[in-house]
Amino acid sequence: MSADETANGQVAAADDAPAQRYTAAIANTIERRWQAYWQQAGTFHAPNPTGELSAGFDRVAIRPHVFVMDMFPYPSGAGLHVGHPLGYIGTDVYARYLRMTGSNVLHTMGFDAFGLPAEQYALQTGQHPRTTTEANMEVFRAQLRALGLGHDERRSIETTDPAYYRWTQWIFLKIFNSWYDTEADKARPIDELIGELNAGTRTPDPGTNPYGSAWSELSATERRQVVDNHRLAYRSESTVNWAPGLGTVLANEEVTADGRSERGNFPVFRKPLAQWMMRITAYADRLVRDLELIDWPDKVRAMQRNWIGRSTGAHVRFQSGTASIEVFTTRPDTLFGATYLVLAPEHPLVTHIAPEAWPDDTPAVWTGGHSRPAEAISAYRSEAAAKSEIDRQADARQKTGVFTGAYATNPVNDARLPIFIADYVLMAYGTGAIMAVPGQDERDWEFAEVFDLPIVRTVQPSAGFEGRAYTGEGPAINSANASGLDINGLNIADAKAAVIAWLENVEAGRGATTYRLRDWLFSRQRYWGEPFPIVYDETGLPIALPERMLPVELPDTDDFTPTAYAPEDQDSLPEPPLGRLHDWVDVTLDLGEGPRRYRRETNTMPNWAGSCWYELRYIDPDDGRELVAPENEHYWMGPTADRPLGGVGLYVGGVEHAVLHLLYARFWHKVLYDLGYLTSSEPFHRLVNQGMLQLPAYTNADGFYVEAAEVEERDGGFYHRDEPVNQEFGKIGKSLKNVITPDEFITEYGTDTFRLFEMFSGPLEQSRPWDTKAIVGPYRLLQRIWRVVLDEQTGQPHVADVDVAESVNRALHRAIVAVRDGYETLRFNTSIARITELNNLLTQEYPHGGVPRSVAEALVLMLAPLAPHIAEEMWSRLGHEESLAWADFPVADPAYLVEDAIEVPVQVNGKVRVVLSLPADSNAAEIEAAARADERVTALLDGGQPKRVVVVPGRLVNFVV
RNA sequence: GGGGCCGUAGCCCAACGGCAGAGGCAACGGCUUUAGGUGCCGUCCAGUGAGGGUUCGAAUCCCUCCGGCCCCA
Repeated sequence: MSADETANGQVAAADDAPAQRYTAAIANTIERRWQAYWQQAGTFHAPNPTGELSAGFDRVAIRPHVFVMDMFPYPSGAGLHVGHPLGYIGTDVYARYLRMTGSNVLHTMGFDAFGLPAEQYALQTGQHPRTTTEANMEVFRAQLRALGLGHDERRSIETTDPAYYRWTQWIFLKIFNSWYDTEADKARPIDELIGELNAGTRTPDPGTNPYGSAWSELSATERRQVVDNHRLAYRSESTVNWAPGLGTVLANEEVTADGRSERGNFPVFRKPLAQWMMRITAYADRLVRDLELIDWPDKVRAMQRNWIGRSTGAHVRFQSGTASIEVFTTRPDTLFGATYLVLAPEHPLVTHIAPEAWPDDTPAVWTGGHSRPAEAISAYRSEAAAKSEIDRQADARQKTGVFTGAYATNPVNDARLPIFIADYVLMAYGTGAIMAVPGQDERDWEFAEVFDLPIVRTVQPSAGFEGRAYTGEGPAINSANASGLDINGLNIADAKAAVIAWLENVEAGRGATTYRLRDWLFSRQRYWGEPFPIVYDETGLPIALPERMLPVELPDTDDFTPTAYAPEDQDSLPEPPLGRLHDWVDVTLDLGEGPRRYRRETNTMPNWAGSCWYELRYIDPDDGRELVAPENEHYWMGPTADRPLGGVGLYVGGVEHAVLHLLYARFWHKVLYDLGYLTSSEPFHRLVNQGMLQLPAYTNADGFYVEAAEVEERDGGFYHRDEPVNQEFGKIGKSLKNVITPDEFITEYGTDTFRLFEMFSGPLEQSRPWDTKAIVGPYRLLQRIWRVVLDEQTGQPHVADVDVAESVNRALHRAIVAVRDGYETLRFNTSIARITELNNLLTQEYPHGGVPRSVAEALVLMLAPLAPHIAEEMWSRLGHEESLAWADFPVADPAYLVEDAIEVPVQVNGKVRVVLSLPADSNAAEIEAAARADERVTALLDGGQPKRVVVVPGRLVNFVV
């Protein structure tokens, strides 16, 4: 390849371009050279205060320090497309800028390589997941390196590396060996619980002791069970999402709203199975509360709040014969308006409460035409089971249901309330039962109309209200009983408190806070994940392996295929692939009682596990003794005045991780904080979501997408093999056939041009259409800067060691202020614009070279974070022997920022009429006097006195007449 | 149905209550060139999605509507 190749890779007519013009060929040459230099010199190594990576810390000890991070990628088989690097380049520009302004910057990158996507890809290609994952990581590493990212590569981690997942397992053990002390409002070691139970200073938490005897009377096995029921990681027989087509169970978060798997789009069935759970609900309150103290987009905080779904209200018990039905309501103040109950069709009490025959006074419309309650219930249940949850909610306008034949008693007024089953109540939500208050709830009103049920208003609607159910604020009415409860006239909040107090007093209910958030389903029946550091003895209860046995390595096998079933086969049961490795599963270990036989846990962890804590390992990747040395964690992540809960200084990634990854990571971080391993209580202080690039995609006359790469533009239209096609812009992906990789741009224009182009089209957070034709703009900019600094014929600097003209210095220092501001606020597009502006000025002032050296060097340094290779090359040719990565970023001299004279617009009634040139330091009186003295202004005022004069010194004058 | 974000020139975007334009793309013209391409110089272009309000003054703050995108149902 020669320098005569143009940016398009076409060979230009010989020798008409200068030998040292900045072309793709030159760019590629210097980029490879500088990338090699950085790696060999360890330019981006960030020293730690202590431990393995502490060499050179004394040189940076007095510097500020900041941790800048990207969401690490799955090394998928497809490699990077142009959308991925947007965030990676953004953090790199920011990190390089901070380094040049005097900070010790931790910036690195790793790989999230366990889990379903990697495994599905391996299955598709018929290879072992380790083989495909490692090959994919090699491709990613090469692509990332080609982007010129200033990573400390010593700190890179892979979640699939036993040296890494040893600590994932270690954290699991810590979580397993902890329980949540609700009084202390933190997690504590389980040994402390056992100690307090043995000492009699504590009794088991509610719901943890199914044996009906005191702790002291329980057998050893029973005690273990009670302790296990407290743990933050626990096994539970509960209803889970079983996807036969994937052969695994899934977390709620991995199931889409229409009841299919997010990965693979297979049907998901709800089924009771024994699984590992993480008690994230214990942290629900803190996860909501601490959102206030971290610097995240409001949108993401709102999404987390909604996901956690904290709601306050009361649990209320309704007696129905011998059965007690518990409902949750957020409106206990409306209890006098409850006129019926509704249970989910699957509610376990339904068959228990239903009588043999319909009561005598049962209206015909309640029976669904069936002669006995059992028939009606059975028919309605099979009808409901045939619908997915989404169908049930979509159909909820058409209220359906059937009477169970049973009645319950309203605790506040002893009213007799019929009990229905209806599919608008979901078993998975709350207690699976509601009290229906048609006067104050739309859905209940509709149901009451269909079944001709009574409606009682218990909140006075506002004047002029003509709707049906009234959900607004107002005084309570019709709400008093003979047993001391009278809330009439109270507002909703006071009425709620009064009802809750009364219910608690008569033991018919209690105030409660509920959450939409459920405990996190943590086990998967797949091969490609972290094994659990757990074995079972003859009791079938789990035993934690001691730390010295970590890591529990994933056994190698060719037989890793999950046992998948027909996607619709809901009677199938999960069978983990590890269960087939009998030599691995059945082991003899000495856990302190001499060698005994144990059976290993055969589930693996979900792919979220490795990404829940990787920021901590970046800090201390080689520490063999600790997860992270406390001194290092405190240095990089500890709380400061700006970051009251600590955490990474900047974390950039896609908004698609707003709930799952970010919630799980916060949860683990808080557990480790509670247990004293961390000084920060939040993992990520500042979060920024990078926008999505939308690339051109093309549809033909039949509406099908055609390969974007094969489309040509001519005669003002777009053609695919002579067929006219329509252009649109859409998310990058296989389905729109518009994938473009960074590699193509790098070959054709060079990395620096590509980096500039990615950063230039708009602010980092903003999604935008991305028209690749516009890349020539940044390409020309680099050519022009190159030409300002170097002679295109010789490649040598043609700057001059001369004094700088006042006007040029003013332009330079104004540019410094604006460029810095753009870098600091992540609005790199504005920094690029100001660099361009300055360079345009220089090409005009010095058309034949001879730019003052000080100005040229400042320009190069300002460009460096965005286009580091070309900047290093120019810096080097300007005679500097050291890399500019740690050079001082230009500082604006205030002397050049003040103007002697300023332009002051004079407005009349808000419209600019005249512009005056005045001394910059004029005060308000002087400005007004100058404006009044101007004859054009006098003419506009026409002799009259203005009603008002607004003078903003340095900005404008406005006469209001 | 609920919540959030965004509408500025043909296109991408600046303007952080004070003169609507920083920068780029495209288009057009000129120079360079046998020509195309590259490179260089220059020109053109909107009153801020619509309506109302607050203000001396609104792209910016508030309300309603329209359009687009995202999240939760």
